[in-house]
Amino acid sequence: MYALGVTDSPHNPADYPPFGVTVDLVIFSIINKSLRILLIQRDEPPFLGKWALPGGFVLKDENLEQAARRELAEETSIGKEAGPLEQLGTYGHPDRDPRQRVVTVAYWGIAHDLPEPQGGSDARYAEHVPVAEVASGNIRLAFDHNKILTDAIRRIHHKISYTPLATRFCAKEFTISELRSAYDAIWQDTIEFTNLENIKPIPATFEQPKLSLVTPDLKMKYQIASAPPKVANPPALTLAKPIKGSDYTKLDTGNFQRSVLQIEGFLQSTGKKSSPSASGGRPAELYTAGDIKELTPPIHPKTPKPKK
Amino acid sequence: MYALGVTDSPHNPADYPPFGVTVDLVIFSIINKSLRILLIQRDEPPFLGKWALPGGFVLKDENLEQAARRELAEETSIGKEAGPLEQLGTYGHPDRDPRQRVVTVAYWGIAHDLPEPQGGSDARYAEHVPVAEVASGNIRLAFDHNKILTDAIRRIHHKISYTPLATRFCAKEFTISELRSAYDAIWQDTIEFTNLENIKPIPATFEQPKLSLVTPDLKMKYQIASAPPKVANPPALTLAKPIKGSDYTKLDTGNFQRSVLQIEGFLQSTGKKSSPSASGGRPAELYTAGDIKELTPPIHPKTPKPKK
DNA sequence: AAAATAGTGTCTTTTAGACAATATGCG
DNA sequence: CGCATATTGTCTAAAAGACACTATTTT
Repeated sequence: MYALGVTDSPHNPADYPPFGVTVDLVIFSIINKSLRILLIQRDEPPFLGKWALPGGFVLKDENLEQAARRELAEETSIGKEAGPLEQLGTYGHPDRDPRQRVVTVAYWGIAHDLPEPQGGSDARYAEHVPVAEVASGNIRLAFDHNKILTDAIRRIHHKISYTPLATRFCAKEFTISELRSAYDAIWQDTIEFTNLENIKPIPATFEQPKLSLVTPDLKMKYQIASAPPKVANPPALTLAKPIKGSDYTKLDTGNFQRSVLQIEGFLQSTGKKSSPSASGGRPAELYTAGDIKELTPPIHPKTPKPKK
Repeated sequence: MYALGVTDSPHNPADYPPFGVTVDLVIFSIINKSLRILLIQRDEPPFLGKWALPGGFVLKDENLEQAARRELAEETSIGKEAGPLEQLGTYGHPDRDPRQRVVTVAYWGIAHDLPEPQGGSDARYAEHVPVAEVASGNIRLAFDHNKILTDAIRRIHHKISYTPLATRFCAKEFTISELRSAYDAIWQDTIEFTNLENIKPIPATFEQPKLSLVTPDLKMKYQIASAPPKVANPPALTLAKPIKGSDYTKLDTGNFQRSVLQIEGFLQSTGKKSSPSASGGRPAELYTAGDIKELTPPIHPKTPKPKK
């Protein structure tokens, strides 16, 4: 920028294009054995009334991660319940936001035992939507959020196999079955994403809202398709339909048990036992998550033997 | 931001803090069997005279990745020789740049057969510095680039084990030995980074340059320690010292051969044979990289059996 | 007792790793 | 030939996976 030897050319920020910087969040959870993500319904243009990832602008003296936590709390009333956040990637196509040049830094996290999310200060709706719904094309997200979500799904699919992250879906104390069920739910709902571009991004063009803030058809469609609206503890039904063509087969209980117990530092026994569920069964031992960062060896989904 | 029901509040970019957005690049290569990264020497404040990752500001209508490629070419004259670039992460601490609020998006890539890098338009120096040098604390980078580099090293260490990326260090046609040698070099030089914070970041405070543009001591130190300056094909000596305490043991030739050949789609035979090196030996078959994206099963470094 | 879930044992097949043996070039 | 490197073979130990069996609860 400066010629060699020029010693004192002060940097002038005005020489460089100003960007808006935002954060967006992909918060996973498991409800009714289906993997879900937290979505809000936008109440301002552009994409008014569309589903979107929670997020917003980074403030002047704020860390990126701080901004992510703040926006999450503001828009969904979810605080520490979402565990540690991890960066997913940054999306900065010049046309991704019609209002101004914006790059967004996406974070993802895992939450257990969420409070029923409230609309935030802006009275938006926030819900835990099954990823299967988004995958099936029933729901299209604002901006390039479909792309972000796809990347997040791939990331979690991959990462739970070699890290202890699956424990984050469980309560502080959990049984091995609960952990196995988390693996099954995640792999069941994400295995389709590992290779394909199953989610078509919504065009990133400016789109004028059509109707009222909350489009009732969208809202209704989603509820019918997936989430029971106001039941505190929804019935143990799996409402989300399995993705067509998903040939995931559940993990073997016995082998899983042996696998996780032999990974040193993965699970920590508490000595306590769980009370069996209503349907009976032998009480299971309760564990807490250990302190390792990586699973050696990793845990893999069963690979369906193809051709040959 | 807007009250519920307010339909027409136009977005005003001035309401949000303006950021500078930059890209930084971590370009890996292997020279003399040592893993290296491309560094430049800064010729403007802050951190004038310090080593830094190549990078710079994103322009108004530019993709992030486009910006990365442009900056790489401008500062180091390296173009397509660096293969595909992949995002590493984004760094946006409020104090990371003393000039203005800046977030930087880091990319990384792998290059083979680099041209001897020239100083760019700004007459900076650019060199392929052994990561061992940076790891040992001999070289401290500008801004938070030590942190970025550490993250990149961890990423590549991990990622070559389950992707075919190691082939990118090789020529278009390569022997299995050359590929194995790439794995050995990478793991040899990165295995220390997998768990620890071995690189201390330089404080992110503004630091006034001490002397001339290119501090000769730094330059000299680096050359002595690692890179032969102007030899086109440096002697087959390993000049970079192995990191102390690195207990990496090389891969078994026979087992490696079998492993890579059984991974379907990893290597594609050309039928041709290489001519043996000056030291003799049976000519090896030449392969090209196949088209898979993931290695199943992955290739692992030998895990040193600890305690027990 | 029957059903349901947790946990253990056992057997078979596959894979990983150490290392020996052979192949093919060079001087 | 003797050396160096490539490639294949062999044997052993460990891991993965299928699946049967036992244990402990509820109805």
